[in-house]
Amino acid sequence: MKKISSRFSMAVHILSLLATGDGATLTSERMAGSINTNPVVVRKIMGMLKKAGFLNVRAGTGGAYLLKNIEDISLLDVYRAVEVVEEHDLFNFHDNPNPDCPVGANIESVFRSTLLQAQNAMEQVLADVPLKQLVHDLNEKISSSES
Amino acid sequence: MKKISSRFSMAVHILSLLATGDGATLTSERMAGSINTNPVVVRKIMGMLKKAGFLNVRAGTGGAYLLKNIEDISLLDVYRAVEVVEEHDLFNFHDNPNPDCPVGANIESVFRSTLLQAQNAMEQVLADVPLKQLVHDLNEKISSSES
DNA sequence: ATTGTTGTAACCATATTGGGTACAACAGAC
DNA sequence: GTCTGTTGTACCCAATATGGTTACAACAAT
Repeated sequence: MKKISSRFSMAVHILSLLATGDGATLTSERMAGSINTNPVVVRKIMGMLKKAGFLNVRAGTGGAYLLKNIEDISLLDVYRAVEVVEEHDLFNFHDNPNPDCPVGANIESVFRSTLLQAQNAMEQVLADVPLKQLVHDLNEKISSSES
Repeated sequence: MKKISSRFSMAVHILSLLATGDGATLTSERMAGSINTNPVVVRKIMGMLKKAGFLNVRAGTGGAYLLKNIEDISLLDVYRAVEVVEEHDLFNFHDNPNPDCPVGANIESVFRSTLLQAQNAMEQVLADVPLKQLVHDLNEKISSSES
């Protein structure tokens, strides 16, 4: 099946770069180098993150910087900013089951509540992890792998 | 983004039909009528459910019947039978982040564990709902809407 | 033998994805 | 004011997955 777009992981990657970066200007070019993709892809994703109010991009001169504290951004926030998942639409439900069949007429409402629970459980895990924690773990890993 | 295939909801629909059906033979044609899709789509999905050991289909003569008790089939079982989701691959991770960049080199291992938790939380909800419960709710809804 | 059904293969239109080119708008350096 | 490097978009692309559809051989029961 199709998976959840890697835009999400790329967005987290971008934000992590900004959070761990020294002052050096991080252009879309440089970020693309770390992510291993095209600069335009980075710019597109940054556009979404900008719209969400997480960062700002210096037009013309280049470079991006965070607007919010990384403890105030959860992974769910990033997920939401970057995915075009309508609030309760992780699962596709088949269209127009036959209303003249008892099962067809009622299965959707019965099944949907379970699907919602499943989706919510997933999102709750993301909501519980602030970017700060991920960056912390990342830094730990980085220093341990440097030594 | 892409959603989880409606094959899943169709599969649940099929199994619900078998569970609630009177003895009448349920051909792919009839099921397709309830689901509102093409008989071939139903047959394809039934093929997967058959492979998973949930049901059997009478070749030639037609019709399908359950092989397992509906309390022994969880929604996760159905999900697994019908989706081609590799065990821990709900989320796509961008390929080959740059190993020469500290962030690029380490973000995957750090981020993946969270993604796994999120996916597991979702699947756990599905695992906790046996088909029997869904069919029970369905029957309740049906009789209440009949009155 | 006839009939109705299943299991597959083949094909299609559609949508989404990540990637890529091109270029105008822009801001700073000089 | 000009030059330079960057961003923001608008397009376009190939690859992939989806659900649907046609077609037909295999099959089981009458």
